Amino acid sequence: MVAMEKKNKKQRKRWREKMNDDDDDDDEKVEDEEENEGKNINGGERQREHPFIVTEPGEVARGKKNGLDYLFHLYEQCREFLIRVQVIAKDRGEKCPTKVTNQVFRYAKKAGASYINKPKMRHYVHCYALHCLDEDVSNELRRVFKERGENVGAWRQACYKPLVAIVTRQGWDIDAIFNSHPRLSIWYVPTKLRQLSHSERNNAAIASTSVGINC
Amino acid sequence: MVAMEKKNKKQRKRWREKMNDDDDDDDEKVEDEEENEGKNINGGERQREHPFIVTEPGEVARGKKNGLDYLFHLYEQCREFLIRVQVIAKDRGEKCPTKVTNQVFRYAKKAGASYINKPKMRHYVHCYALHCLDEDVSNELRRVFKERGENVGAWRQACYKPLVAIVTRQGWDIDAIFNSHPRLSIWYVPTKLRQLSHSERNNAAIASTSVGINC
DNA sequence: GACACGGGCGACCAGCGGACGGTGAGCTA
DNA sequence: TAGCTCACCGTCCGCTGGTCGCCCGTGTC
Repeated sequence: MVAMEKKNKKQRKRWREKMNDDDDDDDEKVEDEEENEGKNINGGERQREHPFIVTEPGEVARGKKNGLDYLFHLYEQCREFLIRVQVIAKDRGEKCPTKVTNQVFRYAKKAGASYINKPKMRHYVHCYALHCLDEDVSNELRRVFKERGENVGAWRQACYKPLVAIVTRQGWDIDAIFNSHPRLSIWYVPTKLRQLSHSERNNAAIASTSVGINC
Repeated sequence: MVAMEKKNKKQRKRWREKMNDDDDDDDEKVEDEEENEGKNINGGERQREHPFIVTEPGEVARGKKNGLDYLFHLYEQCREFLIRVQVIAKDRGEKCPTKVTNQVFRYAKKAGASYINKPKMRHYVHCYALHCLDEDVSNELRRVFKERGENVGAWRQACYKPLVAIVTRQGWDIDAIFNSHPRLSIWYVPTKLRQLSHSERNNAAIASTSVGINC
């Protein structure tokens, strides 16, 4: 219990430093720089990260929670890990990944970023996509959902709608939208987002057909 | 034995028709259009294709052999199958392959092109690459190896050298070379070619270092 | 007909992208 | 402190990309 407290204080400290420090990655081997008590020295199993809560832009989560700026920062960190993996691969003349693959997650973990893992990152990709594609809309959604006291799951679900609206406006080609954005292009398009975009296209097609018939 | 004869006559006929017919793909369900004798009606197992021999450009292989123009044509057919798979995927709102994947090979087989298979196509990718990137050099190599009476294996091996020379001239980035060529970009870079390109880069680096020291 | 050569492609493998839901952290009363 | 909510991430799964070498078609004598 006490060990846990310390671990997570360290975690948030790292995050705040990052915000001030202008974002350069120096977090390999930073483990166990403070106290080494309890089951923290890899004696027990890894502690899970604090859950996310809906925060407004710029707001730091209080208590045993993490905020959404921190969530999005994780995506930027993954991008940096990918770039490093790419440099190594090119240097060795090996296949060079263009996406955040298992290999990148493995590299991140070895580099000490044990708080990054595949299921988590994949879970929130579409939320990050909205943040990338229309930060204003994303920010507004966060404010509204925070005010309403909604939980993270509800906010996550709600991210789909404005995203599909964007996709619709641009011709329903979600892959093209991801690929043409420099920070988004390294992430696989989530299946559900692809499906929603596609059924929205079908809806539009049917609607326009009906209009055609009616006129 | 007799069944085999007929089957392969049909095979070559298809290929010749293709050359005249200006290349449009109408070969789904062309199976069993002539005789239906023997074990050919899917009674037995699939017959393997005739082996390739080294032929000069334009030369049709004689006897129970296939020529290299036919080999390269197989790559064009795969490209057409990929394009069809892409159209279907886009239409259904599914992930859209950019490369010739297992899915494309499966589609080709279902469409009746049972003579296309993954190990074969992967085996000769670098030969096709040379054909795409410098047809003159490729043609000359074929003529020389035919004249010398070399077998296909020897010709295949020999394709690496001029290819690595091209890669070297363009900065050792084999992925960039493949990706920037419209017909080559759909093929995965063969591991061996990547390794050869990389060690050639290292050789060049060492050489230039030595020169630096000596001067 | 028998034999040797050589290459076509069936079948395998490590690891991939993708998904789910049981723990167990965390909050409230 | 007990109870109960909910989301983190260990772990699984259908396949993928990549490869090897067996089997047998083929030419020769």
